[in-house]
Amino acid sequence: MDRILAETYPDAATELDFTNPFECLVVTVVSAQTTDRRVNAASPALFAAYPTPEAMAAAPREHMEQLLGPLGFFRQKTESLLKLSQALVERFDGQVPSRLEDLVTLPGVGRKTANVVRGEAFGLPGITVDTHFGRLARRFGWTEETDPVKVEHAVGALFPKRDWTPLSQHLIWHGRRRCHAKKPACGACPVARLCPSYGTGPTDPVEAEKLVTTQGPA
DNA sequence: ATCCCGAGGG
DNA sequence: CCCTCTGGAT
Repeated sequence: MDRILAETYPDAATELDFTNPFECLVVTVVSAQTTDRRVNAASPALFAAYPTPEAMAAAPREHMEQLLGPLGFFRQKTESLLKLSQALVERFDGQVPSRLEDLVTLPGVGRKTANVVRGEAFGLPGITVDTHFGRLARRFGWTEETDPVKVEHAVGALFPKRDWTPLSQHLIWHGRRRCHAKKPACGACPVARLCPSYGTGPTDPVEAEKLVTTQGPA
């Protein structure tokens, strides 16, 4: 299953732009309910003004809200980034921690964000159970759990650690491109013959192909 | 209308 | 468990 998805999506990785763990953390926090393209449009100005946790911790709230305005949830995201960078400075010597237990103590950082940072910024194994991963894990019959932590544990038991990060990337890409929540493109799915949920969406190839998105939605 | 790789609070 | 926070794209 994962092998086929890996061949289908050889470039699977986050499409968020960043150059270091701090930037990775920031863009991931800010990307909630927002397309990657919007985040990438806003992040250069953000990092030009506030390149480090020290700088961001001292940022005027007004300016941050202005920079994050187009991303949605801008007040909460501003609050998160302010508190988050303060916490990095005060508790982690200005360095982004790589341990999951540490990452989730940061304001605005939940388990999903923590695992993204581990996988994308540090190259450490992490199962990123976002909305796509959970939906696909259930459609594939790997688990029936809906609680992300339970899904994470169930899937973690099925795959070796070295597969966790790529598996997450493949599932998320597949979820964004074909295996959509509403109308999955079953007729254009590379793992259709292995999928117990085949038929959830249109199986006609022509009809299904219309539903395939080439990059992240929008 | 519905969706975007959520997190925190009640 | 539910609710809220938010704007842009399709």
